[in-house]
Amino acid sequence: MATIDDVAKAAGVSTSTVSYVLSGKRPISAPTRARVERAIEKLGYRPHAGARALASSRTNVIALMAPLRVGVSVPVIMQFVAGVVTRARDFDHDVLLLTQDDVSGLDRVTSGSMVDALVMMDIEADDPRVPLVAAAKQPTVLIGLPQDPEGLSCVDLDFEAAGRLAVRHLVKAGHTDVALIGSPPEVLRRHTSYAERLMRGLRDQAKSSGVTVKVEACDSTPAGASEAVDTLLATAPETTGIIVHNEGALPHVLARLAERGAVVGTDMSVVAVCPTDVALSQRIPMTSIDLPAEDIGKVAVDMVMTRLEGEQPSETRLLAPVLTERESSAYGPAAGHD
Amino acid sequence: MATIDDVAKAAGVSTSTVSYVLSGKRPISAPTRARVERAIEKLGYRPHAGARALASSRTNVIALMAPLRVGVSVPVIMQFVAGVVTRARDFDHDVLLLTQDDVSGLDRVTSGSMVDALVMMDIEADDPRVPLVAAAKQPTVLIGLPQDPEGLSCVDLDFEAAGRLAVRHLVKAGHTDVALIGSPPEVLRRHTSYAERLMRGLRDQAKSSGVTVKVEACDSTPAGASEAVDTLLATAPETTGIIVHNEGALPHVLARLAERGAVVGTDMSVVAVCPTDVALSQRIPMTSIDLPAEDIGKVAVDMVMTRLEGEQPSETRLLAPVLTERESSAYGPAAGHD
DNA sequence: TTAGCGTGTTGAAACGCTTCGACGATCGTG
DNA sequence: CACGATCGTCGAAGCGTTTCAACACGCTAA
Repeated sequence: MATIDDVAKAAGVSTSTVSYVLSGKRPISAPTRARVERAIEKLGYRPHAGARALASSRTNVIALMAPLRVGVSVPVIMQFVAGVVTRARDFDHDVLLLTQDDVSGLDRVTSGSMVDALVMMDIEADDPRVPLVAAAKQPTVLIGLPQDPEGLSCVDLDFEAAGRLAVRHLVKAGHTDVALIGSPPEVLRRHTSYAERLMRGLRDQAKSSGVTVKVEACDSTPAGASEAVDTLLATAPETTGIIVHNEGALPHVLARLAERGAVVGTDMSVVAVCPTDVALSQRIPMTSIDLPAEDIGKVAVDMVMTRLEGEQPSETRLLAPVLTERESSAYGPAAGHD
Repeated sequence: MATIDDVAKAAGVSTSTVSYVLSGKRPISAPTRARVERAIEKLGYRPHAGARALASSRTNVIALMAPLRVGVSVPVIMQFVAGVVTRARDFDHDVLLLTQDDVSGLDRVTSGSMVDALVMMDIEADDPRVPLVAAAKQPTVLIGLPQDPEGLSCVDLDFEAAGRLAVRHLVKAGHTDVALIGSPPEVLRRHTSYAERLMRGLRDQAKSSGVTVKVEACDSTPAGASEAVDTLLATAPETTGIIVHNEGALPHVLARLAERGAVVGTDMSVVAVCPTDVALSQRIPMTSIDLPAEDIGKVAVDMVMTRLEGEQPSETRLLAPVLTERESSAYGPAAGHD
């Protein structure tokens, strides 16, 4: 492999000049720059990442900690990851992938100066990783909200607003008894905050709109979905509007409703909280509040990059939810069917 | 951050001694080792990854190129990735994630000495990346098979054997007219070899077993699945055994069959080729040939690590398919219903 | 007694880059 | 015309490791 010295020699300049051509940190005359660039081209020169990291204490790599296992819906994770990776490339950075459970990995990449910054997904209310990254010298952005975001930067969908929005949509359509089919019990037990935030918004809006709201946890399996539907319709048979916030269960919820003879979009309005592509790949196109996972990933990278240049105060960004009406929701019992 | 010199000073030894304690490449007496280890502990010392890479030309990072976009089924990708990342950790390596379309990324991480080795997923028959990695100095393992695997190491499920196995299973159960509902047309157009290999096995076995086999491409959408089922049953109404190799479409295929009044597991036998968890999360537990994505990822890492120590000849490993009988397949028309 | 060996440790030379301070040349300004 | 800026370039000092050659020491074998 050619080194920077080889390039310098070939171009008839000093090493530092080559470096400055590459980094643009000092002015270089056009002819010199041209000679250097030609030499780089000819030799196929690439700076050695390690040497660069050593000299500059910048690796141009960011760490992304993602839950590669069960729990959160897989397509959502992939979209986050895709967003992070592509946006990182826009900033000339690569992405080192860590698994959620590899807590020691945080220290490894952090203290070992392997990365310039961190993005962590799927933050729980009382996440053990939060104190670790707070102590690290690298800037960090969390996707999701911990209990106490003090001093940390976070980004997420505004689930509370999403909850309100979903209820308002159903209320406006004339529904007076709505329900949530939500996350699996184990997610709730972990106090993953998005579930709780959605519920808070839901209940707030239900209260102020004067409608009832029933909440069912739901395993992401056919059996779990059936059970949730059955329990719901047994204990709250007057329900005509359902919000589903559980992608894995969504198809099975719809299947179960169909089995029970409820026509979604007519007898029963269903609003999903999920990525748009998931909403569109159900048996009928779902009215949904988009979970813009890829965007969130991109915003996370933007935030982390901002913090990489110059000190920025920590901030929390909650993306406004957008509801798109499709065929799964319709006018309810109390509405004028115009 | 403490450096190796700080540690050496604190332990009263030379720098090199600390290095040898860390690497174990030279014998160190027990007392010295203990002193050094205590100093490391006390100072919270971590070697600087860049410095290490520079001096040793080893980064302890491998690159993983994954299709973060559409096409291949998302859960499968995640499982590959999880397998690669966890196994890499067993070898004390981290994983740098590249997207499939970032072809220039190959050169970047390769020539820039960012990684020790490469794993690439979702290889197409005539993949533009293959010549690039063949030229790289880092060992590479491909997940999937290119047209000409000469000199490259590959690992994949033995899809040809899987095709044969699926047909044999159906034939043994008495079916004489079987069909494949396969990958989306665009996957076939890209000549992703697994689709073609499966079909080859299918046809071979059908021929030697004397049964007919009809093949339908299928989009991974509700509409695509319905269309595939309808076309199939219109052009080959005698079909009683279906092999589905398209996870995205699988639930919709089952739904469409149900709509048409075909009872899967009784009127119609269905064998899926997909990860076990997908097979289990359908409306009924599917007889399936497992796609052991996580295992394949692990094997890929094993192979790449073997090549990292000492020159190994290139090799191709095809994992034997395993069929698990569940409730979606049953005895067909020609069988003795015992 | 001495040559030779293995063990444990050291010093110093890389590894390939960035960046600081310095310096000559060119420029505008009073 | 002299002065200080500004511009373009250079040399050299790091950055934090690994690893090689060398050496001191205590043994064993001849």
